[in-house]
Amino acid sequence: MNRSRITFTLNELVYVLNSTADRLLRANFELTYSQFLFLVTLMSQDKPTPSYLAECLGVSRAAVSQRLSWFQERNLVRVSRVSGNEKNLSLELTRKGELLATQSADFLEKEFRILFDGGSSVDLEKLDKTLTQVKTQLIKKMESRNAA
Amino acid sequence: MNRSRITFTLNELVYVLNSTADRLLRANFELTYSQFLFLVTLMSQDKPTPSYLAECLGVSRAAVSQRLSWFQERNLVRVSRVSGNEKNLSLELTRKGELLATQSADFLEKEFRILFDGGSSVDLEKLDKTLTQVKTQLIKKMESRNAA
DNA sequence: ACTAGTTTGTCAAGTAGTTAACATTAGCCT
DNA sequence: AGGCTAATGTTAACTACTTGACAAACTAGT
Repeated sequence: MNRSRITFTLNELVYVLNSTADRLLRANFELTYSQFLFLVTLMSQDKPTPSYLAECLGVSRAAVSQRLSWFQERNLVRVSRVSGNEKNLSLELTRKGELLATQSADFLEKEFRILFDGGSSVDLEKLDKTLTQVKTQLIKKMESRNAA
Repeated sequence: MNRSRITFTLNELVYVLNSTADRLLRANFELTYSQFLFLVTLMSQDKPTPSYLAECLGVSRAAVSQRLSWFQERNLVRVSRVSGNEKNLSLELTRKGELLATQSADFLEKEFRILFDGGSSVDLEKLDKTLTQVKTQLIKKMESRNAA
């Protein structure tokens, strides 16, 4: 019972958070949450390629490949080849894409601060640490089980 | 930054949990995690209808309608009409479906206990309470904002 | 009793992901 | 240099959802 309860609670909480973000982004930036993640993930990378972006987003290379044209058409992402490297595509945000990513991230940050902070009796900093701890612990356990 | 970190952490943790469950269920019961959820959710209900099941699973009625035949073909779920009620379908697990749901749930419970418990320095009971608190607080906040 | 509105289940069309297979390119190694 | 191996990006076919429209069946109000 213990296990089920906490995994269900986690799923429910994530659902609330993500769908709230999605609603806010659609209403204010005509962007879905997953499009938002695509942009901010791209922005946070140094010399991004589709393959690495896929890994960071936790999706397949095929998924990134299929979505790229959407961002190109809207002039949010520029796809190019670096001379001397015929294998990798090079991705970068356009100025417009960068602006959209920055503004929407700031907006979302602000909105969530309002939702989270007011009269919050929960230490979010600490909660984050605890969750990270649980995650790494799980992963370590799984590895040691698989090795055996 | 605060907001982003914790929502990302939550998403990552949920991903680890759900994909672990999926892997275990596929390997041992030839069941995906979402098929598992379908069965256990159905089992936990009193007089289930497709519409109510959809609500509990957090998906559309259409999604449930489309998936039902899969469970019927494998003799896991029985779909019928209760006389005097032409509107609602009545769902119930077959004996085979009930067995599968029970056994896979027990199995998953046991596996997760191993992953969670050993040397865990985290009080999961308390963590669950905290998460629930955050969730309800968020929902309440959102309602009061929308009302204004 | 009837009409107006609501709920239910299903279908069609669209979306966003998956895996598998493929050609191409890059790196290695001997 | 040549040849194996691995990685990249794209495509095709599939899956599991979505929304919107719909007919059929219930529920109320008067």
